[in-house]
Amino acid sequence: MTGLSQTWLDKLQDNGYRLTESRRTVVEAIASSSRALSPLEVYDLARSQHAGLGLVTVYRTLEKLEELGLIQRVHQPQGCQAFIAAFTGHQHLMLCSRCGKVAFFDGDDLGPLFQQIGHQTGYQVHDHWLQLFGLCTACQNDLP
Amino acid sequence: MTGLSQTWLDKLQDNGYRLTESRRTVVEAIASSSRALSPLEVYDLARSQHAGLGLVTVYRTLEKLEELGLIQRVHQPQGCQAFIAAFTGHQHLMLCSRCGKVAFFDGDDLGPLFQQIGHQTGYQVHDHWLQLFGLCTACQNDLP
DNA sequence: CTTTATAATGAAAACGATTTTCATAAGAAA
DNA sequence: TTTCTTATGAAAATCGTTTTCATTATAAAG
Repeated sequence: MTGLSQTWLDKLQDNGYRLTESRRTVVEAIASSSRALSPLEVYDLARSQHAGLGLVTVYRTLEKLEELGLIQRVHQPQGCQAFIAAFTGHQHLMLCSRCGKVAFFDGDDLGPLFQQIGHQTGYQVHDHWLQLFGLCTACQNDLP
Repeated sequence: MTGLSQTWLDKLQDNGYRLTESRRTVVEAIASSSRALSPLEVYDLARSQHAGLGLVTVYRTLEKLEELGLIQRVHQPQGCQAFIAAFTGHQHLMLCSRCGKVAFFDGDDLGPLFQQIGHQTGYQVHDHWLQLFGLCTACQNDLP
């Protein structure tokens, strides 16, 4: 059990949701992953800990975790159904295009730049999506 | 018929695809739109020009246009199934969050910045996704 | 440690979007 | 024209996701 899992479980409880075996295993699966997982991947991983888990419950738990801002949806060329832990503040993702490993970085200094682009196009910018793709250290060295 | 439509039709033909009434209307619908359209929206728009058009053909035509790099998928909070014309070079999208109108801007100067972020995270960056959201000029003035 | 109210569960069914199948129609080359 | 082949649309199949509903489990009260 990671510290992150405990934080999420506490948050769920603070918001009036009950702690169940199913939720614990779903939370643990995502909180301990360094790459984005689809609902089906979460289901498969979590079921190794709790065989009776249903896919429906995975969807319902993901919904609540997203609602509480604990996880975020990751957009990728192959699809946009995968989720990963959402870290604090306005962070951006750097994804490994080989193994999927995610690193976070913040774009504090990007705001003014985007405002300026907005100015040029005549738009009033209020949000931005930025994601980088590349090879992580391990994959640069062709490790498994 | 816009000039853009003609270019796309030529490109389809150059790649061995036949020009049909159905393809012409689908191409025209997307090429003349200033906002991203879902397959169903394309279907509805195009059917006003060619009543017999089938939704299946819309999907198949979108597939070919995307394969030829003439259109691109647009990722939005509500979903990621919408398409819009893909302009030349490495351009980014600026979307109006009220009316959906899209403006393009290029991020020539962003490359070095992203390389640097990659450096910090240990990743070797080879691609990036950037999208801005805001209000277009008309929507800032609350026009319909 | 019960009892109790209510939220959460999983199986099955429903759903909506997308893809496949297939017989027919249309494009383009000869 | 004729002929070959691609493209079409209707229907069926498929996939991911959501809803329904009877049952189970959590957590609060006694």
